[in-house]
Amino acid sequence: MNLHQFRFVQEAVRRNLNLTETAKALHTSQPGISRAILELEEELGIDIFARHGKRLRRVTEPGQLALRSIELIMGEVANLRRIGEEFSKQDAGTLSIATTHSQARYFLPEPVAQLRRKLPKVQVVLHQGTPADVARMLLDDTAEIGLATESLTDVPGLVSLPCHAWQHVLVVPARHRLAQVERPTLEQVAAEPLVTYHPSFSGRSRIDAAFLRARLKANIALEAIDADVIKTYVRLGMGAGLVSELAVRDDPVSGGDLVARPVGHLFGPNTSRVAFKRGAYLRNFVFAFAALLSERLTRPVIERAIAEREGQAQTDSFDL
Amino acid sequence: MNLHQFRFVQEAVRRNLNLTETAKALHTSQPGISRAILELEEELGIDIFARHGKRLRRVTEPGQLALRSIELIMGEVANLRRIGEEFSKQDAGTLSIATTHSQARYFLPEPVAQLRRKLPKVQVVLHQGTPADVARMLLDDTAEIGLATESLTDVPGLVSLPCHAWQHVLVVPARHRLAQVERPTLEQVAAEPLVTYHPSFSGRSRIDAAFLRARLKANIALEAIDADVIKTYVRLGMGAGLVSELAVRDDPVSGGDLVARPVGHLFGPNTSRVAFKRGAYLRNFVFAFAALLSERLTRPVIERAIAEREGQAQTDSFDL
DNA sequence: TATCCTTACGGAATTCGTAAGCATG
DNA sequence: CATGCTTACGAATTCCGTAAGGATA
Repeated sequence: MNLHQFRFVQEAVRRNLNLTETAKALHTSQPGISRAILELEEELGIDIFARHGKRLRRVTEPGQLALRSIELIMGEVANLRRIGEEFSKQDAGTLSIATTHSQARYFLPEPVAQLRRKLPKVQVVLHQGTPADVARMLLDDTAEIGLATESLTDVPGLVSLPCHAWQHVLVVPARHRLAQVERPTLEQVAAEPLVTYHPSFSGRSRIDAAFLRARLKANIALEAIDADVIKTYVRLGMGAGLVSELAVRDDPVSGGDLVARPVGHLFGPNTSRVAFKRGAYLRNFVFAFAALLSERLTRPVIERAIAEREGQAQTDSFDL
Repeated sequence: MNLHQFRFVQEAVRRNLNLTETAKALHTSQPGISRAILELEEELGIDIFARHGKRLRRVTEPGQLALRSIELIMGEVANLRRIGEEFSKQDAGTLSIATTHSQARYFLPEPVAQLRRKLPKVQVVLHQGTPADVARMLLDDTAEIGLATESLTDVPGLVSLPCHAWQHVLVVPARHRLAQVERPTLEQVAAEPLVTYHPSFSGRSRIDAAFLRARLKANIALEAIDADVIKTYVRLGMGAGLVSELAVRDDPVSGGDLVARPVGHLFGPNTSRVAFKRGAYLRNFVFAFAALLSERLTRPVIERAIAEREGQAQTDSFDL
């Protein structure tokens, strides 16, 4: 029994039981993977994978259980590595952040810059993706802190904590008829062709929910994953944009051609959340970074959340 | 990084940082241990052990943290092995029980026999020792279920559940003056030279506490770890014996030479507890055995207890 | 037939034990 | 000087990649 075998099994499951792919992903030979897994199964006395002839079909029942243990072990090995880093390089190392475009582009620049100023030896790597990608990257230890608006809650194996609140803004060209309206109604917005986020991003679900509640049908002209793209199409006159207020913070008018109107009263407040893998060991600078994201994210708050078992308890005890 | 290194570090700590002993215990060469640990420290970039010249002195601060991870990993590896056993040999395997003499001699024979009748392919191994030994054997995966009267509560890393209640009995020769007394008082008992358990065994602490409370000084003539020895000396006239009622269940008189009197009213009720390692994976037959120890020890009760985090919650929700 | 897992085999790297070296108490 | 950790070295083993075999879809 050894750690290689564990890694192979784990990766094989992630790659949908395709050992050829697994071998490529781990930069080794396919027979090596095959042999290692076979040997592990031999030693444990169980089939982890059910085979159909020479193909892997599915994970067996004992395999499921074994996998849980393997995941726990490999997670702890990752912790061990981080413990090593933490103590060997004092306040140095690599901070891997998994996040969405919106956060990376509009929210993270400042805290990241602050972190670099405070701890210059920390290297920051941003991994962009969908909220689902963010969750996955946390779970497989690609990243050690995640940030997104939606759906990080309720991912088993993760803990999430509220980070900051924001609302949507309506963005229209300066000469647009809604540019004069201080506080647009949902009907007025519904009347326009809309340019906004993809369904899995940045509070899009809130938008859909609001229209549904009011029994209005939104006319979505275009969906994009980032506000820069959305603003570009709004400038072209494709419709009214709905983006996060963060995306217009610095250039609400950007040359005077666009006008932004807060519409939190229509779609409600949104909350960005930071997430960690449950049971993870976090290095000093991770706590330092979290504190820069929100003053509420103090070390004890995070430690308590991470140490909790599945059911999250008083995690959200503070509101934003 | 590999599992051997983890095992070596763990064992080295258990053997008080003596690598020579560690090597012997693990049936390998001492330089092998030394090298493996050095390599692990090298890879992690930390010193796990603080050295004084060429001797290991103590565990460093990062070493403490690393050790926690290592313990978790090795515990889960043990679980993995058990998962293998569980599924490969249906209802077969080895059940290792850690317990004290009293339990092994007077309480366990019946449930063990029942288990063997029910699941003949399960092999039972009894590991006897002090309650502290029992705790240790559970923690280092020598045994997977523990049974003792005292001190299994409050061992970090273990969960314990009440198993059965019992009281002490006073044992005297048939011609002894107390043989006629149906319900002896504490004063009467204190007047006799006493033969009873060693301080760490079978409710001895309750005995001491009762005398202390009554400001009586007990005259302990002899201490032993098991009731058989105690009864032997009582027969020789060395004094009155105080043993568990279990020890006189079958032969209260054993040839008519000894008389037993319940003295629960003097020393209070005692509770034997079963214990498991927190987070352990238990095979089917372990649950089956637990159910034979007490009908209250059902699978869901045990599973809930084992899954709990440190602070035990409703563990003791039932009384005996 | 294309994909994909297992088996076979051989060279290379690793492992591990014995022996020697050296520091502590 | 006795104990105990580290370094040196060499034999044996294990590891791992390429090539071939066989099964599925």
